[in-house]
Amino acid sequence: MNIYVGNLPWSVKDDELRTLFSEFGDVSAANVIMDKFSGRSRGFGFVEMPNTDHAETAIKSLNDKEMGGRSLRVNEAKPREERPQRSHQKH
DNA sequence: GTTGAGCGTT
Repeated sequence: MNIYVGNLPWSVKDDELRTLFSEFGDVSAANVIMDKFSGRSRGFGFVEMPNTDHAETAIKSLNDKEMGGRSLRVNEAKPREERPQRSHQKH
């Protein structure tokens, strides 16, 4: 299950997200989206959990949770398959 | 030494 996590502090890392969600279940992947141009954290990320039940539990538990003085925004993420995935673009 | 609404790179 893909989970969208927003309103994160700039100090958050991928490993921190994984640790946060791993408390409620198994985390197969955790990614904090960072700006490709500056390399800084965008303040939001994505967490993938194989167990939907644990995922929803983590969402309901971590959603609106205070972190670094801010409330986290946690919800089911939209599929990334919407974008045209290209194997390797020829020059 | 920065910023603040949001859905991403395989």
